[in-house]
Amino acid sequence: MQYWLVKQEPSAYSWSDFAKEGRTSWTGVRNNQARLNLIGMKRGDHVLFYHSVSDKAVMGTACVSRQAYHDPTAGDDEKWVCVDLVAKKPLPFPVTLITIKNCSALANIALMRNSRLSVMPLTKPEYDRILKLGGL
DNA sequence: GCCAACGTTGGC
DNA sequence: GCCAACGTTGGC
Repeated sequence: MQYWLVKQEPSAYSWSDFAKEGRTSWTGVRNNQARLNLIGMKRGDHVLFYHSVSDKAVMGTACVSRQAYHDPTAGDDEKWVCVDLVAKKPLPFPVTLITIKNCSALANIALMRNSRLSVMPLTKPEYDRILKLGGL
């Protein structure tokens, strides 16, 4: 079982959009490091959903329902992949970037080191810590 | 193969 | 709105 964090601008696709639909295909990733992380995702892995830009907070949890397959939005370019995600629970208290920065146990997550990466792995302790900070 | 120029992302 | 960080492109 692995743990991940995915990032999206809420103006493009928000947690509330995701929660309403219940599931989504995580398409449009066009960065190689993020692509490799998508390929590493297995069905049932735990995922956190982060709002970049305006909210800058982890909003809720999800899980992987289908592992990496060809991203249909990439046309004939076979390189790019997507996964399917199912929405789970909203965090009672969204965990802001400031909170994450102030937590020494989360100092090494990729969000801190490379703010532009849109799909990143977490360790189980990091994942658990964010859930706890979020009130789950 | 190097690197300057450019475009994009995202925090502030 | 600005700018730092990063990735990509293209001239040489």
